[in-house]
Order: sequence, then structure tokens, then C-alpha cells
Amino acid sequence: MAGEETYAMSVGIRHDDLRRRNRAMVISAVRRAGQASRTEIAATTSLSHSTISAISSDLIAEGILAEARNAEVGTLKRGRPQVAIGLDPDAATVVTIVLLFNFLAVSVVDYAGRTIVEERRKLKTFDLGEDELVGECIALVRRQLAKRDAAGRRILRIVLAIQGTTDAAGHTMLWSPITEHEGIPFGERLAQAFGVPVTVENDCNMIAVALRWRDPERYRDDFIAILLSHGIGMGLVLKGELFTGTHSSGGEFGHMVHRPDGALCRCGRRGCVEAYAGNYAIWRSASGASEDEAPISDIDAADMARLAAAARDHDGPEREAYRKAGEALGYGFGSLFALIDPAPVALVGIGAAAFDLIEPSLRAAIAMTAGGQHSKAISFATETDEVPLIALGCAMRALTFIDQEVLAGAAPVRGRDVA
Amino acid sequence: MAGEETYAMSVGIRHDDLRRRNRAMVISAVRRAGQASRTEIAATTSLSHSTISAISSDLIAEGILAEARNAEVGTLKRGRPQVAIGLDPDAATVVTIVLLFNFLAVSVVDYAGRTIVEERRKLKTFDLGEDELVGECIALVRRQLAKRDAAGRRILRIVLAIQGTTDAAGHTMLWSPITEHEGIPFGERLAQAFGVPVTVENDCNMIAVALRWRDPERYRDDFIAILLSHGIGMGLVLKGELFTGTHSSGGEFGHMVHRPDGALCRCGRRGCVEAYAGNYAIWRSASGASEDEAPISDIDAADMARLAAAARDHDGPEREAYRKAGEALGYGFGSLFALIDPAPVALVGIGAAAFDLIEPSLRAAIAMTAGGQHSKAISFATETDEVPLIALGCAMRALTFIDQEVLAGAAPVRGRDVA
DNA sequence: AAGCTTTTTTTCGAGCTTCGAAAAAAATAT
DNA sequence: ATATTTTTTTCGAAGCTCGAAAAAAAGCTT
Repeated sequence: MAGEETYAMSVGIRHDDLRRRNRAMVISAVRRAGQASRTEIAATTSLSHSTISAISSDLIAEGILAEARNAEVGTLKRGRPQVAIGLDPDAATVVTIVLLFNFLAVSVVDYAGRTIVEERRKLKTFDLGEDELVGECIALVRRQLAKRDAAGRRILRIVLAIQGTTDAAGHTMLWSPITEHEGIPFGERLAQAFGVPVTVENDCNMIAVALRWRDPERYRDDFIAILLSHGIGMGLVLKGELFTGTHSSGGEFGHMVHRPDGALCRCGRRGCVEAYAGNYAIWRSASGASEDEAPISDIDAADMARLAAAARDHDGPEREAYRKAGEALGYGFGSLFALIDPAPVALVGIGAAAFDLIEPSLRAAIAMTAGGQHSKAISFATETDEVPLIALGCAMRALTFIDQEVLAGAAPVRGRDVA
Repeated sequence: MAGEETYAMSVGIRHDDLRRRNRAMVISAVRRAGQASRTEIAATTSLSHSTISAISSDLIAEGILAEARNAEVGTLKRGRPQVAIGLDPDAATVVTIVLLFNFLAVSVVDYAGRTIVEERRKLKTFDLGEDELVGECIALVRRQLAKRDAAGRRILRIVLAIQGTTDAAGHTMLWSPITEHEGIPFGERLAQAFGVPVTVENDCNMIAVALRWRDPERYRDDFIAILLSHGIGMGLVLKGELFTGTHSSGGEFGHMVHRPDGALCRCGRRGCVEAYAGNYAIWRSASGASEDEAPISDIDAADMARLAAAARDHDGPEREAYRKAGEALGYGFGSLFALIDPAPVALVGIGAAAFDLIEPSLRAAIAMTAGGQHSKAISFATETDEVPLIALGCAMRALTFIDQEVLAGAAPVRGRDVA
């Protein structure tokens, strides 16, 4: 509610914005490249060398960028060697929190994106009250900040990723499968505790952000990240930007309708894709239970692995369950591709370990749809562990926020104020 | 192919771009407002009065804007009266072409958006070859330009709207239900004939553009335009921008999957929303034919009206056909809303005239889905005639293109070169 | 009717910013 | 040791926006 910026339809560019934007461009170019010389930055931003020289020397003086000391090996070329500029690791520090079903992880990350300290632990999320859930997050963050390596670092931003939906502003968790409570204002509570801005993000969106940073060759302008675990989530990047819903965190791929009035879904409705392809749905189907049976709350990864092994070993209800899951996903992709055109897909999470079992029916289903015209050309990649991706996505989200802010408050600092 | 701009990841803002952008802002503000004083422009663009004064006097000198001569009535206020600035109608001229099944319309529109001449006619599109189809378009445009009111006007751009899919660049029709030919390069052919840039757009996208201009109160940042006619199309505006697919014109709502392996669709596949809610589907269902029966090619508007009347009059297969159509649309909206959150909907075209018949089952279906949680709050508006909307959308698309170009070629013209 | 007040628009100088050209710096090649 | 090549910095020019002040154009007051 408060602090919501008024949406101006067409704001002119003021003269002082210009420098701010170009500083942002330089920072962003360096972050993408990791290391870049002034000449390279000039090339990617298409600004003149003089401008880059001016901006980068400002940024170095302010302690945001730093010239790399390591003399950078084989420059066999003639001429003055390029000096590599990188992000100054000490320019800022951010914290990431990953909150999943029965799981909590916290990392402290420096401005260059390196993890300083981190910790993961089990947490019975569904048994906790709202205050306890928030309290556990705060406690684990505090414990990281107390560690020796993190001591003395001033945190500039916290990003929390959670399963489920969040509001578009990124302040509040609206609904999540990890708890029975709704509308938990994680943003506000954490901001109060640590006195820094906090963003609450959807876990799958952070996976998408992470993939884009980790593998920009493959995941560039348009791609889809699907999390296959107990439920099914999606993160979508279209035209180089994370796609979110208009009001909430968006992209509920798992709750597109596969069969009207079909199998009972965890969300209480019927026929959702998730009600056929979520872990609980595969388990239910494989165990011969009715599609009307209420979903069970959690399934061990080892149990799912045994189920997949059985399906690989012999024909039977297990194999049929995976077939149905593939079919539901395939029709879901068909409808999705009807709307946005086909794009590379990353299947992430424990369910991706059984992709061999679902791929045939998935491709068969997708080929039956208008959106899947070129189903053979659609590329699927799999990755079993989602947690590192979510954490990386949070870190990059936090750091790019900083990039956009640091530049704004750009008082010409003469002499770094390192006390 | 040619002339495609290289997509730069992060281009810095050059100093000379600044004026160009701000000029664009001013033009855009005036176009939206219709008439605006310098003070009002300064307020909406948040640029200073001095800047607006400089830019607007340039634009007036260049013949792009013009001060309104009509002294604008009841200014009861004290102080120097504001002088209204508007678009100079003679600054440019554009042509719109609307090409639908058995229908062709051409308009010539001035820079202020007023239609100068126009003509509509029947055209047996499906019987024509590729060259004939293009030729008919060219001929009808030529005839408009020969008319007295249009004489002497130099055309700056042509926008053609067509049913079906186009490539993302807007040069080529990829597929359309109005002809059996595929990949017709309307853009290239028309550009050759008239020597001006041509854009090929999807009809429903132009409806969306038009709604945004005609009723910005209701259709602002997020809304959905659905064309209900022989087939079903969609135009989608998200976060204030027209949403198109990544490769093609996007948004094939009609070909999302309603029932896997269900009714036969015009596209050759099965179970698409259109296979239940398109005119041909309703007709097929009402006449008791099997869902496997091939769709007929066209149905008269009067026949559809009689069908609707029968459905209103008594229970029977006609009413059931509309019920099924509503159900398919409802589940389609449910899946769509799962992805993008609910938004206002405009139902356009002859099918919208029967909205009373489809609304109950539509709302019932949508309420069964996760995306339709607040189904009562979702607002539907209907409009029977799509042609004026498509033409308006084309005109605005053409004119806003001009707005962005005119500013670019901004040689300080001293004294208008009216020969 | 003449002067006063109010509001809009224009003018003018100051302060930034970017750019191109030239100079300086820092290496290798001869 | 000198020449060449490439990168980086420096410096003046040009252009843009902004704020303040002036000018313009009305209504209001006496």
C-alpha cells in the first residue's frame, strides 16, 4: 500500500537522469562480463571512450568498481594493455533466504556475487505459526551475520524466495503450500528486523533469473523454467524480462486446466496440470488410489526415486502414472506455447530426475496441440537440485537492485570513507 | 530480413538521443490528450516549462504540431489563457487496410487521426490466388488515393491487419483462415507498390490497440480482447504493452487445449477452445453433428442470429451448443488467468451478440479454475462490430510509428518548405 | 478606464553531459 | 634505443535541461 510509486504514463528524461542511467549501464556491463576493460565497456554500451573513462573513474573512486590487480595472463598483443575492471566485492553485501517446504537456507553474498557464509537446515514449516516462521528466518540470518567472515559487513538488501504466490510489489507472501497461513508480510517483518529493504519473490522466478545468469547462451531472451516437485511451478522469461502476473507473482502453470472436472488438485480444484504431474499426483496414481483422493502432504525424495526405479523396471501402474504426468505436462505446454510461442524449457527439481519416464508421452501430447507444431525442435534440459539455483537467483536479484540504487545516490565521493 | 536492427543488450543513452526522446514524449502527450497546453504537457511529461516551450515551438515550426485557432470556450480563470496545441492534421497521412474473410476495407487517415476517405467491400478471399489477393489490396488503396479529398497527400506508412498469424517483424502473413496460401509477404509487396514502410498486424492485436485509445479508462494497463467470430482470436495488453509471441503475432487463445482429444478444430487438431466456441463449432453442435465432423467454411451472420434466437426461445440443442461454448471459453479464461492474473475482457464480434447465452456456463466454468478465483469480479464488455475497431487500431499503430520517426529526422527547419 | 493581480509562456544564463580530437601512457616490434 | 600500436586520459566544443526572471495576456478593482 504505502510507498507505491505513482505510475506515470510518459515521463520525459531529465538531464541529470542521463548520467544516472549511463552509470547503471556501465555497472550492468561489468556485472555481466565479470571483468571488462574500458574499451570493452565502451563497445557494449556504445558510449564514447571519454564518457566511459569519466564514469568508470568515478565508480572506482566511489568504491563500486575496482581495477583488477592480477595482471591478466597472455596479452600477446602490442600496445598498451587493457586493464580489467571488476566489481568491488566490498561495495555491498546482500542476504538471500530460501524458504521451501520443510527447508530453510540463508546466504550472505558480497557485491561480486561470491557467497561469504551460508547455512541450510530442515524446518517443519507446516507446523509453525506465522510468527515462528518469520522468527526462524530472522534467527538464521542473525546467525550468519554473527559468523566471523560476515562480521562488520553492512547488509544493503534481503531477498527471500518462497513457494507460492507473492504480491506484485514483492512485500507479502499471498499463499504458499508450505504453511496454512496466508498473507504473511515477510517483507515488512524482515525489513523491521534488519532495517533494510526486503523483497519477497516466487521460487520459480528466481530459478529463471539464475538460469539467465548461469547460462546466458541457452537462456537468454525467451525461456521457461518449470519446477517439478511436490507441486509444479513456473518461471518465465519473455523478451529478456521476467514475466510476472499483473497482480501477483504470476505464472501458475501448474494450475492451468488439463482436464475439466478431472483429478483433485492440492489447490482444491479439479483437473489442474499439477493434479496429474505433481509428486503427490504421480504417487496417488501409481498406488492405484482414486483421482478423488485428497493429496498427501509430502513425499520423501528417496520414495520418489524408488517409484521411478519401479517404473523403469517393469510395466505397471508406476509407469502409467509417469505417462499420465507427461501427458498433462505436454498438453499444458501446448496451451502455453499457443500463447507465447515455443521456447527452451528447463525442468528443475526432483521430478526432472524422471524425465526419461515422462518424455515420450509429453512429446506425444505436445505434438497433438497447435502450440507444439514443432515439438521435436523444443529443447528440454533437466536439473535435479533446485536450491542452488533459487539462492543464486535471489542473490542476483538483490545485487542488480543494488546496482540500480547505488548509482542513484551518487555523491562525488572524494577519498573513500573507509574508517 | 533486411533492415532488422541488431538487438543490443544495454545501449547507453547518447546526448543527442535526449532531445529526440523528449520530443517523442511531447508528441505522445499531445496525441493522447488531443489538445493540450504547454503547461499541461509540462505536467504530464514532468519536464520543465522552458524545455516544453523550446520543444513545442520547434515542433510547431516543423509543422508537426499546431496551435488551435478556436479560442476554446469558457476560460473563466484569471491570467493569461492557455493556448491549446494539437496535432497538425497535414503533418502526415497514413493508410489502413483491413483484410478479413470475404472482406476488404481501406481508409486514408490524417495525422490527427481523422479518416479522410474510406471504402469497404466484399471479396471472395478464399477463391483468390496470392497475387490476386495482394493485387486487390493495392487496387483499393489506389482508388482511395485517387479520390479528391485524398489527392496530393503523401502517404508515410501503411498498416494492414489480417486474421491469423504474422511474423514478429510484421512483414509477412504466416497463416490465415482467409486463404489457403501461406507465407504471403504483404509487407514487401505493398512496400514495393507504394514506396513506404508497411506493417502487417494481427486483427485482434489491432482491436486491443483500438480499445486502449478509445476507452483508456477501462482498457489501460491490462486487458484482454477476444474476437468471437468464425474462429476465435485474442489481443492482449499487459503492463500497458501489446503482448505478442516471441516469434509470431502471438496469443492463440482459440487454440489452447480445452479437452484433450476432443472436438475437431479448424486447425486440424482436437479439443481447442475454438472447436467448441467458434461459430462453426456452435453451429455443428446445434445441428446435432458429430464433433468429428469437418468444420464448414463460413456461416452468415443472419444464420448465427437465428441460431441464437432459437436458443433464447426454447431449451434444445441450440441452447446446449451455446452452453458448451461458454464452458470452453470459461476454462480457457481459467487457464489464461492462471498465467497472467484476471483482467477486464472485451468480447468483440458477432459471437458477442450471444453473450447472454454463454455467460452462465462461462462464469460457472471459470469459477471451477484456480485462475478464476474471483470470477464475479471479472468484467466482460461486448461489442458486435469488429471492423471499425480494427481500422482504428491500424490507424493508431501507423500514427504512433510516425510519431516515433518524425521526431528522429529533426533538422531545425527554418520556414516551412511548403512548395 | 487605468492600474493591479494572476497565470501562462518565453528568454537567458548556468551547469551538466557527451563527444571528438589530441595527448599521454604503456606495452611490443624492429 | 627508437618506432609502432593500442588503450586511456585530457580538454575544449556543442547541446540539452533547468531555474529565475521577464514578458505577455488575460481578468479583477477601484
